[in-house]
Amino acid sequence: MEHKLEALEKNPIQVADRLFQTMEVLASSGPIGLMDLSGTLGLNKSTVHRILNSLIYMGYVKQNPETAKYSLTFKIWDLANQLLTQNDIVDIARPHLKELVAKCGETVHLVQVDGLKAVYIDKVESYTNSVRLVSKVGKSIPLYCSGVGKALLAEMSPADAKAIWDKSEIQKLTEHTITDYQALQERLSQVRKQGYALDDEENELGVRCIAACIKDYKGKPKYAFSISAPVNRMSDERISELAVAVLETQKKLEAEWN
Amino acid sequence: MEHKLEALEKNPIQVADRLFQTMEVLASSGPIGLMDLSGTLGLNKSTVHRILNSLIYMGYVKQNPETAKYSLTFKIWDLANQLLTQNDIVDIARPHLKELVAKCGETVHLVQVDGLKAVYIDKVESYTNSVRLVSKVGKSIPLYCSGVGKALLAEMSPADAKAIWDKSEIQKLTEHTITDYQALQERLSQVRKQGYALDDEENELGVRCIAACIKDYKGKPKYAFSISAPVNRMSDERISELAVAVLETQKKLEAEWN
DNA sequence: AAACATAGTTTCATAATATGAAACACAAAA
DNA sequence: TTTTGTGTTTCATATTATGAAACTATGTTT
Repeated sequence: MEHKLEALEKNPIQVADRLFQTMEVLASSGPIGLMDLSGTLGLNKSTVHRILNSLIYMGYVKQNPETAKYSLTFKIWDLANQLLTQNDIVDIARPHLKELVAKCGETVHLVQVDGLKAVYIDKVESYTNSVRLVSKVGKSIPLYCSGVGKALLAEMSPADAKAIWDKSEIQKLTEHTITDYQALQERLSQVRKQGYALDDEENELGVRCIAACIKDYKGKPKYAFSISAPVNRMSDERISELAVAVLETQKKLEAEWN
Repeated sequence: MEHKLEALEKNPIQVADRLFQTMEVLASSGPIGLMDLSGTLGLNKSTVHRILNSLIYMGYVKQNPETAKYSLTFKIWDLANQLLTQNDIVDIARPHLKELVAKCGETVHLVQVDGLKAVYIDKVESYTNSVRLVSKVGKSIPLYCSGVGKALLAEMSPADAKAIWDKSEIQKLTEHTITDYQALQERLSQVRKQGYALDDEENELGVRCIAACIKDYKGKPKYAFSISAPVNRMSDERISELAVAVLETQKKLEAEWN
């Protein structure tokens, strides 16, 4: 069994591209007319019309009977949600993450490894504080420059971690972002020693995180969670305090999940 | 400009059906092999292989290099999330809903009308109580048998409300579900008098809700929000208390949104 | 080791499908 | 009225997707 290595140079199904491009445009534009769509897609209006009817037929698009404009329905959410419910970690982790939020009053995230990134699969927000962190279930964050990412990288085999680093587009997102592999490795060994990882405004200025990963029964890092808060609430002392709670939660999660 | 009224009897693009069916199977099955997929879809394996490669090309599917199994990536979430960020109500409502949760300690939902249903577009959970309500952003609930639904129906034109009732598949979900149009109308006029709607275990046994709708500047009901809780925490007295907070929140939201 | 079985992958002649120019229908604007 | 700008429908044609069959790699049985 040999599995393809090189990427395809063109989509083997032309309409597929057109279908999804149409959905993507609809997602970002909101209700839009046929001509506009045809223009932005660079396709003949008949073609777009047919594509839209196909999407309507399947329930992913609707047309406003008054304005004749087209827009997406909420059906993609079914797909998206199913993707999450597949994995039972969300349900298992929930109560523990809530407990963590209740204890520390800060927002907690749960992520899953997905290639070079960590995808947010759950989020428990504290409603007692008013600072809004821009994060959403389904969004992703690079592994090399996030707390959860480093928690995960630290527990991977050195080869895997190196491979991810090499494939990642290393960008200096803030002045604190690590852009040197040597430096990262030092941090990772520190993470292994401490059991938790930190994000010191490496991804976004003004935000510090403390994170820990969740390994499966084989010892492979699969998920991670973090507490994020603005720097003014994240002094080094506070981090030492939170670290205790984080390690406790990690222990419980790994025990219950496996 | 005449807009199509009758539904198409078949998909004008055959592959479209196949593409999305493939995604739906992948969503519910999790990682799956080519032969299994080919079997469940009833398609030739070459065809499925091509479809999968197309989806991989676009980034919606990935193949595990070790097991050769196919599964969805998290890319559909980009589409799904964009659908929400289009509408600024979520961001506007957030702080007010959080305040409401902080005040009453129960889970609060925000919904949007979508045809015959109300779709959850946001949710603020209370982490102090441990009862889990099964609801998720992106899921939907029929208008005729939910608190938010009745809050919305009450503010629609009688014709619109009737049309939705007629098109809905009325089912007795619990012993309290309203299945008679006359009865619904009486409830709706009560809702209009009080300014808020109730769901008295009409959708799910053991759960009561109090809800109010948010109208746009034209007076059209667009969104609604609700407080849900198990019956034992939702006595009639408690509801009277919560009603005050709900009406207050409604007022603020309508003022800020328009 | 050899033969077999079972996965995924690739090829290619052919049938089936998507394409888009053009005609059409309707509404609003000139 | 005429014109302009929508969305809709049609249809000959080129293009595209199709799936049977051949192929390859891996694991299993003889």
